[in-house]
Amino acid sequence: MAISIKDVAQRAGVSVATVSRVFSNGPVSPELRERVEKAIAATGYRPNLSARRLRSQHSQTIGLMVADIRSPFFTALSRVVEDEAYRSGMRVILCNTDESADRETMYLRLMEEERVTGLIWAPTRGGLERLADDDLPFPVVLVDRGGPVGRHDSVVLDNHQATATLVHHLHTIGRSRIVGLFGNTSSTAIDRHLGYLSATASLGLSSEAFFVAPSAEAAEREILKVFSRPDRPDGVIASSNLMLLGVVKAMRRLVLRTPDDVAIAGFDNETWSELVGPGLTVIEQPVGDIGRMAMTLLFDRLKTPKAPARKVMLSGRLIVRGSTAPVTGLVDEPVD
Amino acid sequence: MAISIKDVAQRAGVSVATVSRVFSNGPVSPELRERVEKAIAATGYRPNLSARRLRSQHSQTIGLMVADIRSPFFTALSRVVEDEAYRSGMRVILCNTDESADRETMYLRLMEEERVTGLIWAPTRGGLERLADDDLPFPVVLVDRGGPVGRHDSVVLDNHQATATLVHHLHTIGRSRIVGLFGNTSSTAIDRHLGYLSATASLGLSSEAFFVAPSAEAAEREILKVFSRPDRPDGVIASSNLMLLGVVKAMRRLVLRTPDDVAIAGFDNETWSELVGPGLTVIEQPVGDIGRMAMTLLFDRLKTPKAPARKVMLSGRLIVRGSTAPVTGLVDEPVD
DNA sequence: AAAGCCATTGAAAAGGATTACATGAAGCTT
DNA sequence: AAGCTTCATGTAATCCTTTTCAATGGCTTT
Repeated sequence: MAISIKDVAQRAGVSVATVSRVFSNGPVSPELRERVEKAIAATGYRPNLSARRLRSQHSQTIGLMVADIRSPFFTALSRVVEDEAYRSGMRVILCNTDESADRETMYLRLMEEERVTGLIWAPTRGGLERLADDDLPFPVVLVDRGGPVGRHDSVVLDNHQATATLVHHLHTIGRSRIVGLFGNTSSTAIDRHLGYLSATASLGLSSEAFFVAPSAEAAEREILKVFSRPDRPDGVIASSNLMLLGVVKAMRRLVLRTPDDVAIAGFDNETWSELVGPGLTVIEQPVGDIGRMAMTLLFDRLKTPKAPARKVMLSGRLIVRGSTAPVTGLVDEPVD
Repeated sequence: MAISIKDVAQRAGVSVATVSRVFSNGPVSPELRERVEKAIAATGYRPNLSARRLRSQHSQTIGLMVADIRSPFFTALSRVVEDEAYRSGMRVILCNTDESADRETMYLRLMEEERVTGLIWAPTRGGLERLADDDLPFPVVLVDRGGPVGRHDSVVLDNHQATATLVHHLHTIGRSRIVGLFGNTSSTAIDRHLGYLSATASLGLSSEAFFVAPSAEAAEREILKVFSRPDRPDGVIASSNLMLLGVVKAMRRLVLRTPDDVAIAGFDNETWSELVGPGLTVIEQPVGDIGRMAMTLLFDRLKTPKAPARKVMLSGRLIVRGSTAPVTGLVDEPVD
């Protein structure tokens, strides 16, 4: 049987309460404290966190539910959240929903059983709807996918603005037939679609949007289909990192040149973004800030459960690279 | 106060023991079982996992310690491990050590406090050494970084073989001055270095190895330095994904063409590997198999604690892409 | 019909910590 | 010097389950 607080107490010649107080920095005389610490070292005692959680009614655990940890944005997010959590002595339970509402339900139940202190969640659209009705016994902070300001705090990119920025940028370099490719599972895609629509409209450009599963393969297939038609687009905006890669692949298959034939741009900056093709133009999300803000919102919420819900929008940063470089030599340059 | 098993028992008119038995599929008459299930549904009762763990002395939790979840190999590994764990009703605690021995120590202590069932660990070299002495109260399976067959099970790529494959491949396309770039924290790098040495030696090639921090930046700096000398190499092997990206960046900075001037190759296949430059030649690790095998070893170990340690080596797959294409037109083609 | 057996069920202990409350000693006030 | 406060410490209750053990009642067996 493992060493318990009792063994330490016995060895140090004190009560278990005193040992406990040593751990929680309670009032203990220096002399006893030292004896206890010696006993801890000698026995190699480790407090049992399950027992501590049970008694103190504090799980010191937060849940993190995302679609897939392998998606670069979520990878980075999880790292930030874990760092912040450990810094405050908390644990993280990570769940991959694979965009499935069933798995979301299953994991929500798990969160309840773990008695998590709070949940940071990038919900599917279905999950978001359910959240409006169901009452969860812990605070929830939505990330990446927010919806309108509801009962829950959220922190998201200003997707509308960011997508509009991309459209304007493509317009600036002379593109007029810009199509948009969006995921079909998240609310993020909806926001980006709206930004795309309003920007193309305000510029008097035609618009055409496609919704597919948020994967490189689906994106590639869709783009191949779109480009098999006459009257090809001269610009593509993809609403996620993986989809952008699918677009690049499709361009290769079609032997189209970037940016000469088609300019492409998308979301999320990665180490390799500058190395793919001529470099990918992307909106960089402040993922560090997003993660830290989510934790801040969560901790604030724990302090003031009744405060009104907050929705924090952070702006992305446009990083221009070769995939949207102005085409030179082929067309007449404007003279200023 | 949350609903406990007592409330359910009271509502169903049974004892708490019976409710507990319903959850564990113990012997309960169909009639009572139904009454209990109704009460559970009515109250929205969720078992308290801390209490369950405390009493049953089963944490149903495994630890996963890696250098950084953002490193693509570890991202993929964590996903596999989590999937496997959840399928067996277990939880995963993820820790990022950032290659720091201090953090490893800290997290090992955490693992003990959590009373983890087992640990899957990609240790630093320092951690590996300590592991040889210290006794941990739970089984450990080493992944990615194994060392010699010691007291612990491990599952690793056949790094020696894999690196030799890369050297032979570069030799096949006519490269003779191949340098190797290796990380300076992991045992993996050592194994790869050895494979590199023995392959170059057996081919009668010169060899030159560099050890740097396992990041894109460090790799880029080192390569810039190496290539500032006269008598440039015509081939580079990088021992990780991130370092390979650093090499590509360096080539861009130096305006060297790949593969014409320098052929480059490395480890780990990602979605974007084929899209960087002319496509990156890499050794693909069977990360799914590695993760599943680690779980299998762990579960086996729990069943038979005394069985001798096993070291499983899996072989990588060479994926040839443009970064090591034979150069045509510049040199005379051999005639067959 | 008595004895033995099996399947259900409940009462109570146990798991390892935290914490409310009681206690006792020391220091302070007046 | 009596009484009051303060501080360190110990005792015991408590958190919520699982699990052991005993009890019950219905059957079968002889």
